Amino acid sequence: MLKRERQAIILHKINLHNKILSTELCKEMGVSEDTMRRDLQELSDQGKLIKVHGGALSHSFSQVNFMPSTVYSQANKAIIARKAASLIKDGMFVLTSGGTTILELARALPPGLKATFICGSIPTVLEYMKHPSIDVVVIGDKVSKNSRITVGAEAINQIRRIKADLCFLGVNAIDLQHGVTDNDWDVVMIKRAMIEASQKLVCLTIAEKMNSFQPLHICDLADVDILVTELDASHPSMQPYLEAGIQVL
Amino acid sequence: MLKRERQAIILHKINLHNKILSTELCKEMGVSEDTMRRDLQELSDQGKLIKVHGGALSHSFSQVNFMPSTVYSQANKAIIARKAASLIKDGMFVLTSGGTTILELARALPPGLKATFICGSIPTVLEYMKHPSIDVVVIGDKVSKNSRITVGAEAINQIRRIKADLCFLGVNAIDLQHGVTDNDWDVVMIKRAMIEASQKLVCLTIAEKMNSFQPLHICDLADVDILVTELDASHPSMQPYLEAGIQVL
DNA sequence: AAACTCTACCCGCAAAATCATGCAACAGAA
DNA sequence: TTCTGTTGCATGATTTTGCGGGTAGAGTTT
Repeated sequence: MLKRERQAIILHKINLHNKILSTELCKEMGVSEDTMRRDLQELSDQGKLIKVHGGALSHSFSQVNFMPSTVYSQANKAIIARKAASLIKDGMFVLTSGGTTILELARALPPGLKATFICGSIPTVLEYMKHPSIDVVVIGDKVSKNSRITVGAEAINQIRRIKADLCFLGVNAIDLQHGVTDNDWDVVMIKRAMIEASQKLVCLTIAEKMNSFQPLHICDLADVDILVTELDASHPSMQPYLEAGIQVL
Repeated sequence: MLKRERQAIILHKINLHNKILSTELCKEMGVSEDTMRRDLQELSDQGKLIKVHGGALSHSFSQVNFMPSTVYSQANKAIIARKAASLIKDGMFVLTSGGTTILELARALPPGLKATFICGSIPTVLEYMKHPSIDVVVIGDKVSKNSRITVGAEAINQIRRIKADLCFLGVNAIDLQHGVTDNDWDVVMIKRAMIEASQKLVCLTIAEKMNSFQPLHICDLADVDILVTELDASHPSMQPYLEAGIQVL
């Protein structure tokens, strides 16, 4: 295995898990501990990670004081992301919205995946770009500073010209009566266009947001094909959604 | 086996596997290691792949090394950015390319500025978004992992529909004979479209890149309205450009 | 708290692989 | 022919890697 390749893999792992143990790494890559230590030392010198006794930490992990962007309920969102990532197969075209849950999805993509992701969220695009083998397509238009996604007629036009296999939406509110709802007009328009442009709709949300609703309607429950939360499909609160014909992951 | 043929095969393999070992390659193709090294070196110079000790990596793979904290010649780029920022007035529409120099420009914008920035570079858009009062428009299309800007026909179409006041290009090479040149086909097409779509062209470059050229032509020197480097207009090396009718900042 | 153990760390070394360079041979085109 | 571009080889330099020996840290036991 090439040195640079190893270091790239290390960085990918660091970005994914926020920490790594050198012992695990050298087993995994089949090199001596010295080599691994040297790799970590080099990456640390370059400021790409922070070396500690026995392994290394992600830079963002220790800078948590500077970046107040502590994602709410991140552990749950990581679970959701892993489950959702398993739906994506090689060669697929995937439309995704923005939001912290989708951002976790972008981090959880398996390294070998070869798919095309289409997205209007700038932070998410940036995360996709860290992946070694996927293609990224940006939806262009004016950026909404509120939600940090591109919004407007041009964006919707671009989405309309797409026919994707999957659409992943991070949803802010979903309930049996109102379906999927949100509170930002521009974002709702974009999400509706994305649903129209995809064959299957996958909704991602933490369980806390279930059974709540907001003023603007995105789509009915019947339009949702798959629902992904941190809970198991057997959990009682998922029962009504299963009965509504939705696949629960 | 022909040289071109070999290199085409190498590129194909790189795109397929994201990495190759030089030893494997020269066995497979029946050439000496020197020849293989030279091939890889050439492809690396063309930016088609990244050569590392023992083989080569796909550009996307090694790109995991995201956002290098060490920008080459950053101090000079900050000087350039300050000078360039003074050209932008309230209400203007500004097209910008990507690159680290433009990124510095995005950081150097005065806080009160009210203008609209149109851009296809993801890191730069992110930087623009930190500004309190400017509007940001993203040019959408497939993301080139090489340059981290959106490239392609769709992007060029979107640019064509714009008529901006200013166009800021970070240029990689400029000289008296060849004008502005670069080495990435997709990027060149985007930059040409941007120049067409703007009333004034401002080129930003560190002095080190002046009086050099690359294979692909972007525009003639006569098309450049303003040239910004870290040097003063009175510096002797700027003299030829002044004589060519370019305003030097 | 002191002693002990275990792991991880640092340092220098040497072997192997890989690289850069200059040079000569060779083939094809003008 | 003459020129240009390509290839292989020899040489010495550089990089990478694993190993041994000594040291430092962290946790545990006494």
